[in-house]
Amino acid sequence: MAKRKLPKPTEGELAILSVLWRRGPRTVREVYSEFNETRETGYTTVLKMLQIMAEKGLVTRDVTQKTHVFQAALAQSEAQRRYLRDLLDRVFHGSAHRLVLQALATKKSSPAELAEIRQLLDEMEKGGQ
Amino acid sequence: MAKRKLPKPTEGELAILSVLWRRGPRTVREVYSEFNETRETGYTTVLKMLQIMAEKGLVTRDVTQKTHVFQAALAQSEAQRRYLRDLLDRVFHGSAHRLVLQALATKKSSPAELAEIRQLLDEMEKGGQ
DNA sequence: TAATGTCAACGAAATTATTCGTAGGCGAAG
DNA sequence: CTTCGCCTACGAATAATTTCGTTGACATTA
Repeated sequence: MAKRKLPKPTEGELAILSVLWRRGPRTVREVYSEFNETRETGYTTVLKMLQIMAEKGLVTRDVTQKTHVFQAALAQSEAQRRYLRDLLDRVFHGSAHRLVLQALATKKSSPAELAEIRQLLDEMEKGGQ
Repeated sequence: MAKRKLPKPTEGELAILSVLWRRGPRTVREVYSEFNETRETGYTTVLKMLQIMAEKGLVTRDVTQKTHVFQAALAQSEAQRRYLRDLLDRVFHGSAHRLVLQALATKKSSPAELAEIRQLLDEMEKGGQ
């Protein structure tokens, strides 16, 4: 049973996935509460989105209880890979370097994080050609 | 005359902006040719999009000639800032550090670019705080 | 048992985005 | 002048996405 490629989530779907990534498996109501703090949406709207996402395979649902529990099927890391690639191509014209600079400027990182990045740079300069 | 905030471009609009950013001011036909290499779209579709984008203020048009010339009104750098912010919040859960690692892994940078990044790191560690 | 509350399903409406057919203007070529 | 080609404008069709009203199931409680 090969895992077929999941479709690209729409904006709304991504917002829901974001909740599931942050919080882990959640019921519709739980997602709704979280979601609602940002957007103004009804309960059934969220439910419907989750239903559609389940059809698409973006989430899985546990139906053993009366109250279903949804879980992200698209891994956050996979989404990160895809969206980054996308952003790179579409907005940064392929310049990873520019993107990195922008990212670093956007949000201060901790010294530890900076160190980790520096280390990755070292590895890339050494091994990477 | 304050410059009001430009709306977020749709996917299609972004694709068109991308052409204008890369190539500079262009006529409809020119945008169309470029655009068409990737997507399958008709000439009038591109024209219509440019018209809508002009209404929204995403592009400006020079009408002095019969053949109008369009130009991006949303600067690429501004778009980069916004979309990066967006990606950070929505997919990377605010972790710039993680995003940077992913970006570096996605596409090899030249030694010069790596050096530039390294320099920025230095500045951030020194002055930052 | 009846009233109340929560839930999933479903279908349709509303909204937003994309696509393109058609028409009229204008200039160059014949 | 007529035809042809390229241009913009416009309006409407189509498609994709988001929203939610309503219904019936089930359980809890009065």
